[in-house]
Amino acid sequence: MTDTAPGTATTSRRYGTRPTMKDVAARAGVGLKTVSRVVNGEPGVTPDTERRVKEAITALGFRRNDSARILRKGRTASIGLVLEDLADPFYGPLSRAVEEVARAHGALLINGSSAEDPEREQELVLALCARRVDGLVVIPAGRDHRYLAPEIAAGVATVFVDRPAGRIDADAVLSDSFGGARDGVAHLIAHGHRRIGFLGDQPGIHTAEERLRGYRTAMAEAGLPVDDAWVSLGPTDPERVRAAAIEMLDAPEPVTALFAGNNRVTVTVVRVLAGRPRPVALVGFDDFELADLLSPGITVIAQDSAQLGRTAADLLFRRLDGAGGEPRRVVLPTRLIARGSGELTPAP
Amino acid sequence: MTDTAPGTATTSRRYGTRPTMKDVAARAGVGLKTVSRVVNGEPGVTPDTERRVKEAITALGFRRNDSARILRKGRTASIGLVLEDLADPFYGPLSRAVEEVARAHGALLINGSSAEDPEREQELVLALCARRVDGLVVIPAGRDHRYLAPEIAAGVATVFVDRPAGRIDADAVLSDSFGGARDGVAHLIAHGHRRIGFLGDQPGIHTAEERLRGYRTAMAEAGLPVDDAWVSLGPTDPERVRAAAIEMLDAPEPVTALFAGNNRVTVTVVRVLAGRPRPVALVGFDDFELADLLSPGITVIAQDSAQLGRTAADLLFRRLDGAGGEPRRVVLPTRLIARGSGELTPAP
DNA sequence: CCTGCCGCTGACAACGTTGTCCAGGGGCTA
DNA sequence: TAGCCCCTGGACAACGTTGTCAGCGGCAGG
Repeated sequence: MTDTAPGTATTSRRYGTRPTMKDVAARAGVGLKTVSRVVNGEPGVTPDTERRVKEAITALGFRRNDSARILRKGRTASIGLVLEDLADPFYGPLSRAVEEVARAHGALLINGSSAEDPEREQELVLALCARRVDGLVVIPAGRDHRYLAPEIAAGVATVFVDRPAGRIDADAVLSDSFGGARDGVAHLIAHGHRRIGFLGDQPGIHTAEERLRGYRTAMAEAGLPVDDAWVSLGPTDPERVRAAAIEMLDAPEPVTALFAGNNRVTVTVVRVLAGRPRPVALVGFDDFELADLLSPGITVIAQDSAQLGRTAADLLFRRLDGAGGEPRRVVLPTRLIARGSGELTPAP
Repeated sequence: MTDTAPGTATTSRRYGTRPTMKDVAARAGVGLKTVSRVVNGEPGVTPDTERRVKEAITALGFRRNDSARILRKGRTASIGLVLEDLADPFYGPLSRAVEEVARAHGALLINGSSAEDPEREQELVLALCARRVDGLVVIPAGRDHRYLAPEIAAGVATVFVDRPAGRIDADAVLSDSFGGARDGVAHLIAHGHRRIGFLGDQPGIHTAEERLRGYRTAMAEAGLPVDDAWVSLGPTDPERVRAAAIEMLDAPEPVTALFAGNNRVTVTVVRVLAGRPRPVALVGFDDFELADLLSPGITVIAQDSAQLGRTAADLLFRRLDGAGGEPRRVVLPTRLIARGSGELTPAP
């Protein structure tokens, strides 16, 4: 309490009056630029002078002010990462991969969550642009990214991940949602299922729509009809998903298998099924930890989220290094991992 | 390819030649400061002038350069978060909580992973200080944070989370590792176990030592001896943990229960136990998703990592708002969640 | 009608760094 | 010994923004 008595009578800023290069120069008895040279390891400084400067730096506790440096140099050596939810395990490996690549290029990572709110996404992205990040990796929440066009034109390299940009043409790195879902549903069909439910994310989200398309395609390819009651799209909060699943399972002609559109849905469905006597087959999009230890193990369509992040960041830095050309769309394959839950056969 | 022909003959910077307030002022036919006023919503501008300025802003695609703003104002409105691994599910809710608080205070989050490497931690922290973040939330990897003393003295508010700072006195927000471990081990003892193994993180890590101390205390309170072979500390990679667990379980006098020192250890132990015929009791530190759906459900000592992050960030911003006083140490309680694996009784 | 005040606007300096350019001195060569 | 060159060091401007301050014009009151 005592050490923060407000209004000390000095005219100095009450806080953060840090030493500058000027102070270091004065103390070392050299010119400003000489300090700059030492700090940046530039050549052309006598060992003796260098020593004096370094002593002054330690004595004063000097630390270069990167804001000034950035202002002068134009590049911030930082990239922005906008994702949906920092706490979603799907984004953990992705973030880390982006960070690794950024680190390898000497860049820091500024990130934030959009919470699936397009407005918040835009707000965040523009704040990052105001910070003059060199580039952006965005997992889009909104469907219209025209607001980014001037930024991209001004040189902010931008790569979209997991979902493509809306209404602008931009680099994107995606998983093969369509193919993955088709494979998963085909897998269920191959094990004898004819009535298969699809529980997905909100319509309007690209991955949700692609996965639904994969489901419909697999069903059509097998010549199976799709009852409207078997498809449920919407928010992935447990309550809604639980209700939707139960409705399909308790219908007069119940589904015998479920396809879950993403990891959160899968987990909720697992909880629902755990409470029911009759086994129901399940395939989920996205792998998750411990999926193999449940009984039965959960069969999933795995996407490599770290690879997604790495690919996106690599592409970003290639752009920053001057790689030109048309916006690219990279689609990474998915992989079906059979663990038991997808191999259950329908009750006779 | 064609649009990046190098060396265009103009003298302009090849990239990022963004319009400035000066450009906007020229286009709108007003002074520089007037533009600044409009951009920052300051009063004292005629509606008509404001309209002209806003038109010029949209026409030119102007976006304020926050680097210059930061340089001028001294505050960056950003905080740094240094954690061990962005991909560890334990840190997801923590990061998100920190981000939420930061957002509520209008600050951005810059973060990075130390990968448990003290050198990398220091490098990252100092880079953040060079960026002049207003504050730092650090999950320390190293044991000596004296390098931070000048920064803290210079006004960088710093809060340590999960583990305290080493060799400096600083704010810290911790979970009750000692009490949690003692409770967990006592729980096993209460269910009849006498030979209990402890699988922990590296010695030197504060939480690892506190949890071990909790284990020893619980054993001592029950008057039980502790065989050296029952305690294994070290890196938490699955191979080492697996080997250590198997050694304890296959000893001539095998342990009948295990206490796992953190979530990664717990998961590895679950995998080990899944392959063995005889049931072994298990209590793990940290809760994790699906712990309840395994059979048996995994009994855990839960710590609220979101609360940890929220508390730390709140404390940080209180410091930034001028709250003084001695460095504080906040310890949050843990909670034992019984799910079955801790309630198994030893084979007769 | 004159004076004084207020509301709006703009000129200017400063934030801390880096790039450019020039000066001075010492060593080497002719 | 003189001249030249290179090596080291420093003065200065510029990056884009904001805070300070002063000027200008209009309006109200005396």
